[in-house]
Amino acid sequence: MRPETVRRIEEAIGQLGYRPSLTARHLKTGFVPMIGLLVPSVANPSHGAMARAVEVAAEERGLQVVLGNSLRDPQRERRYAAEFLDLGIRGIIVSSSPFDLGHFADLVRRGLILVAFDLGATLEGVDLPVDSVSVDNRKAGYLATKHLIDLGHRRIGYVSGVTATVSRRERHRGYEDALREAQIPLDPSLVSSSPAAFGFDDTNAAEHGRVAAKQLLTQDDRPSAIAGFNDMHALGACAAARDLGLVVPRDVSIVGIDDIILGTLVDPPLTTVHQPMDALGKAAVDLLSARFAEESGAPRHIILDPHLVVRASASAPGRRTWVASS
Amino acid sequence: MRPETVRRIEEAIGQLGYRPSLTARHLKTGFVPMIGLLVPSVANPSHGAMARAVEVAAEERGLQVVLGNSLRDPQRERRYAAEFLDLGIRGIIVSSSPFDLGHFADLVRRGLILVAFDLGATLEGVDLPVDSVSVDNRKAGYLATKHLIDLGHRRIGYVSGVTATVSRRERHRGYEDALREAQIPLDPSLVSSSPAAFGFDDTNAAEHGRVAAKQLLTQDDRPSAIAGFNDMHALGACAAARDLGLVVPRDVSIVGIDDIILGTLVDPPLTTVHQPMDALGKAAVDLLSARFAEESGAPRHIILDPHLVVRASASAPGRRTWVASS
DNA sequence: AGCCGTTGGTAGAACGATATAGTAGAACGA
DNA sequence: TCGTTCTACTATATCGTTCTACCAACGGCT
Repeated sequence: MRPETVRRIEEAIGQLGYRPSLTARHLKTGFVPMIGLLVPSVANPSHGAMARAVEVAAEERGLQVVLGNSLRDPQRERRYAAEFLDLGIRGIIVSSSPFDLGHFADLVRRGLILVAFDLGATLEGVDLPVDSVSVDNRKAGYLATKHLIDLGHRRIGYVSGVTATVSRRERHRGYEDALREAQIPLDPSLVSSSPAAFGFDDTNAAEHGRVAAKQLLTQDDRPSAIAGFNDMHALGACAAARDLGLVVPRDVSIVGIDDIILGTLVDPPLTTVHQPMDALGKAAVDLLSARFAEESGAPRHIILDPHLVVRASASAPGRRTWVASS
Repeated sequence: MRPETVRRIEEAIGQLGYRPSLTARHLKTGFVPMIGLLVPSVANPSHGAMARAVEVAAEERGLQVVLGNSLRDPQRERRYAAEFLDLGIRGIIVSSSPFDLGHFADLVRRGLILVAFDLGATLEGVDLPVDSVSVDNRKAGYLATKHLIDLGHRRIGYVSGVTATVSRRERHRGYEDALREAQIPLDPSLVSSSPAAFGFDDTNAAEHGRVAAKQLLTQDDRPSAIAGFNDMHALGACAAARDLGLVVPRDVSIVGIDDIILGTLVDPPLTTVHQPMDALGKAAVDLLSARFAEESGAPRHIILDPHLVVRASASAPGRRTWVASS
């Protein structure tokens, strides 16, 4: 068009206050500029940070983010995904990290595009064509544990929630890798997860860590250090230590994984393994966008590197001077 | 219809895998089962909790929640609201609590329904027809401060961020009310907010509190207690105390407002004023739904009561034994 | 004069639902 | 038998776009 014509049109748009109806546009084109985001619970700070990262990346691409709290319940997850699909939302990011993505199978067949957040490469075997984005969870678990070993710890506990997630398994494997490498025998009594009765709602992840850590710290030969499945669990472990009159890191060293903002605020500041959340969020949205542009292609898995962030919750083990009461 | 016919129809639905296109439905009916949620940043745990509460309430009503992080920037806020409106989303919940809602004016005229979260009754004067939901912020500030006074404190500081929000003003007024009631003179040097250069991104609220509290705690006649604008600020204040070698609550008592989960995890557990977040979220969604049903009616303002939650971050003032270094 | 490309403008079908109207047959009571 | 109501079904317009096709006007070219 001639520049002059463009100007005239824009003038008319301005005068009439015309705004195109996206709804009508969607009906015609089939494309909706929204993506779904399924997290266990945004009330959990680490998922909040994740939601924020995804939103930043989505905004850059002109996509709105529709939020769903799955509470790690496959039924809820499926229902949300189905509703998203009904709304015309074709791409969703799922961060609940379950082993089995089967509950999405028929939706994927109906055109749903899935990007798993935090699922790692372990999806390879599954026959669902699902892209994924993740930090190298095994390495994260390894780095956390290795740090404790390097500080001189030998009895190192591991706390997590109950939920059977890929990331949990991978991080735990990293923990075992590090112990094996240092030729420290694996001791099942040092690995504790919160009781199943606790439920799977991630809103209370820290409470899970607290309960699990308490169990570890009250046994006879208690560990001198604890690696947490994530920062919330580690923070819970710190709370458990306090509950028992133990001082961190003097009596117990604790490391987390994720590097949430909170870790810098608590006392002592939490030593942790950094997860590049912004980059992960961006990668997830990028994968989705790529699928919007062209459907086909083998599943892609983006795995980013974690790195250790040393703060003050872990130090060399002190001499055992007394045993925690209760 | 006859039951038999219903069955036949449902069978056909099942066989064909028919799902009604909500997009098409919207085009015809004009109604979209989604609401917008604008928070400063979900990465901030208190907004995360709020988003979760809203989502729970929305889910009950079959509404999806579309998320926007405003970063307290009116421009961003407006842009999000406009985009929501283009998507057909008519109702949004805004929780940035600015004094001036003017940037939404034309959108409201175009049909946008606004519910202000955390704005209190102070909206009454404004000519925008906006419902609101809020805890009684003045009372919250009062309760926090009153608790410190009851414990015996006389020099009580107040820390907050820079942003000029209604809730900030109200809580600060509550702080002043309590002091006046106890006939303690107001001392401006005891009120500190983070420097404006810090930006308004609530993601770092705790850091704001830390900076502001540090300023308070390093002055000559430092306060024996600090009330935080919210829990994140209070947590930041705790961190500042630690930075200076002060022990909470022995050397400084600290109370927050909000009652976020985190408050129970830190050491010492945070004494705070509870904000009934679930009820607030539900009230906000209820107001929106009511407007969907019938447009008209004077603005309604729902104000819920806060209450004190005593934990361990505040105690009677000890004797001043030493002065913080640096 | 006839042909071409550029530009502006018009017209109609389609997307998938809702809304309204209308038809036809069955069932019912008077 | 007639009129009424219930039920099942059909038909058409509409929401506000996008897409495709087509037409008209204009200048420059052969």
